[in-house]
Amino acid sequence: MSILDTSGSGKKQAHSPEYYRRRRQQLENGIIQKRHATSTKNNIGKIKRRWTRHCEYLGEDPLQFLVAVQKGDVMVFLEWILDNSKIKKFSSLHENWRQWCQLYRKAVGRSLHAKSCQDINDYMKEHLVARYNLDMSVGEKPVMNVDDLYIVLHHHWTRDATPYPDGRQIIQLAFLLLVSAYTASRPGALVYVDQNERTNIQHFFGGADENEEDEEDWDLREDDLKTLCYGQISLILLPNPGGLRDHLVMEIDLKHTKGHHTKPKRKIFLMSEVKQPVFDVIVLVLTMAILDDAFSANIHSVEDVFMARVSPPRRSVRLKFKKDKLNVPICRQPDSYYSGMTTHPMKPLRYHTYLYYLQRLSLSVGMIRAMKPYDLRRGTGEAVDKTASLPLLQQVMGHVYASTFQKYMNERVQTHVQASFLGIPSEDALMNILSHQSRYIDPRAPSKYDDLPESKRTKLSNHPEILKLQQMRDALAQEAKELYGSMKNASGTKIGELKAKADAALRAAKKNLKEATFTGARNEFFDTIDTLEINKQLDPSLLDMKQDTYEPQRIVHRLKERRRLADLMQIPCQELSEEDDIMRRVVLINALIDLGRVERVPSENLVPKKSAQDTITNESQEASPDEPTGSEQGFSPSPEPRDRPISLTTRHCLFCVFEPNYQCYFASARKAREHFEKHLRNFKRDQFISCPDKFCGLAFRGHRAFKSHAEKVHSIRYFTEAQRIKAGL
DNA sequence: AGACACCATCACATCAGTTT
DNA sequence: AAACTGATGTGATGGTGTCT
Repeated sequence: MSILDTSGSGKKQAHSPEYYRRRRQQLENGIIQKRHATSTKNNIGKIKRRWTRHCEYLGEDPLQFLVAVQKGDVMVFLEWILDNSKIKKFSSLHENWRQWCQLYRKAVGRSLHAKSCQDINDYMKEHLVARYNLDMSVGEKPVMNVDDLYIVLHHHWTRDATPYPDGRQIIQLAFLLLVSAYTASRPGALVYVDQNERTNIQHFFGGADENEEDEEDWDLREDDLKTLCYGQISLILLPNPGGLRDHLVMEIDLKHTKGHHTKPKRKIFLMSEVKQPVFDVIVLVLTMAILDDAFSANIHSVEDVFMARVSPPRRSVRLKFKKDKLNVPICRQPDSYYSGMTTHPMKPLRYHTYLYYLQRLSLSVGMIRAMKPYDLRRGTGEAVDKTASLPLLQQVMGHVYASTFQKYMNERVQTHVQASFLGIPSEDALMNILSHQSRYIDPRAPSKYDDLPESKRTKLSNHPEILKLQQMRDALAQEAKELYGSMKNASGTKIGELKAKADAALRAAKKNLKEATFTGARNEFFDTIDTLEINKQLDPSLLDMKQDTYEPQRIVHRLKERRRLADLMQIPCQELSEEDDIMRRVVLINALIDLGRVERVPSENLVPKKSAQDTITNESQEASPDEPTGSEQGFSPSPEPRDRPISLTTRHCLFCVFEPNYQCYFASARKAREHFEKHLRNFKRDQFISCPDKFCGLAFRGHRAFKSHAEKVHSIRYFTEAQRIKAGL
């Protein structure tokens, strides 16, 4: 920075004495408004809506009523909330009250009188709790420790059969799990929490409005996505003289922590390579960076990375990312941006999607409750608590008061009190097992509805309520057909709407019932399994029989990339020689890169369902499981030069055929057409569309011309005679 | 065989509301 | 200041019956 800069960039300007006098006046009368975070604004907006509804009900003007509010009014409001909501916990009521206070302060400009607050608090605690039977308990606080995380990750890589939109999502999920464990961060620091970032509440009551105008500049800045982006991580090489390659470490700079714009506080975490492949984040980061082509140096493969060395006089070398990648989120959202669901090049992964994957995964692991991102945070906190000093723990957790951490503690007392009293060594190992999630894990528990036995599932389809709703819907559909010819014509009419409503009701009822049977079965499993096991062992008639030990069902992934990784991730982490270690890493990362390039992960669940005779054909299946039977029909998008334009069946997509790794073959020509037209939607009416077949090398103006080319040259006949005539082909 | 309308289901997305 | 939950909605996909 030069000296000149200091004068140039500052926005200081001279004001007249008049200005300061006016300003003083303003400040005297106004109130200092807190700059709330977006999520707080949203919260205040919600309470405002409630207040308005309440006032409407009473026939009062919301703002005037708020300004002139008496403590009795607030009490009545709180009661009204309880009458008109599903609140069960005291904490929720309390939160409503706190948020109402924020609203009051914002609109009226001062806080409610302390005495009134006290009274209202008492009223809630003494009265409302009893009357509405509010739950005062605090929920349990599950904690994930290393062993738990290991089980989850191991399952994720080797045994998980849940579908993902593309390969990258699999990598991202593992990355997120590891980073949350290694940084104890809240999920909001890593993924995009929609509601925390976007606010659609324009104004609050009263004079606070004019204060809001300066917000645009920090709310709408596109380049500052509140997610973990490449700019926040740095990969650094540190010299390792005498070794075959240098040390590779990573720093993660977490910016988006709770309250980060009221008191910004950066936290930088160091991560290094580890021996167990499952626990290595750096491997995953390298993979994603290579996939995104993010290095500004000419690094395009793992081998390139491992070849780079620190040479004197440098003491470290940073593997910098390209400028335009710095604001690209590392974990991104699947989206139908191009065709089918694939990871979007820019959109950050949404919290909800992350949570969804996490729940699916943890249920299929066999955990008793689906894990939540906070479980990992608590687990890391606990681990840090054991090894580091209190100030450090506070820094890691981002707590202002050390006491906050107590709220995170598991209800199980984390020390062997009995041992201390008796003066004997504490049974740490036992304690450890007891207080963590893995103790409950049972992979045999049903992980989704389809795992339930047939008998349970058939009950659903002839459940009286479902039948009733079904009849209602069918009757309406019938009526609509008679009146309007078809359902399509009936849409928008009263009957049509009624039918849609009946449809929705049926769907909801079905879903609820499914959910209930599933959780019921799952709970029952975990309730009875202990006793069942013991009884089985004690049963004399079974004693001589060979104890049927649990054989995990072998999972053979259909996707060869997934199969390969399943093997690689399981390689035991013995002491490898340095060369072997490098080799292993290179192989692993390359396998990960291949997985990340897969654009469509086939559903693993379809395989066993196909037929009962699968057992016979199993061997042949295993030999080539990645060739869905008969789907390729001898067609392959060969890279060799052709002597004529490509000719496709009616079930291929002309665009996708040229995409590497994309093997789509549609169930019917109509589906192919729908898909094909989705590509076309990316082009404007008469934009030039160039033919994906390089052989043609032609571009066509407009959809029509392109379609006609596709039909004539590539023999694609997605369109029916009628459609063709209509389109003039 | 294939064109078509209709329907069910999957795999999420969205948003208001509840809890920590 | 967030994290999490639950109800409801939706587009893509695949199946079925009917007509031609």
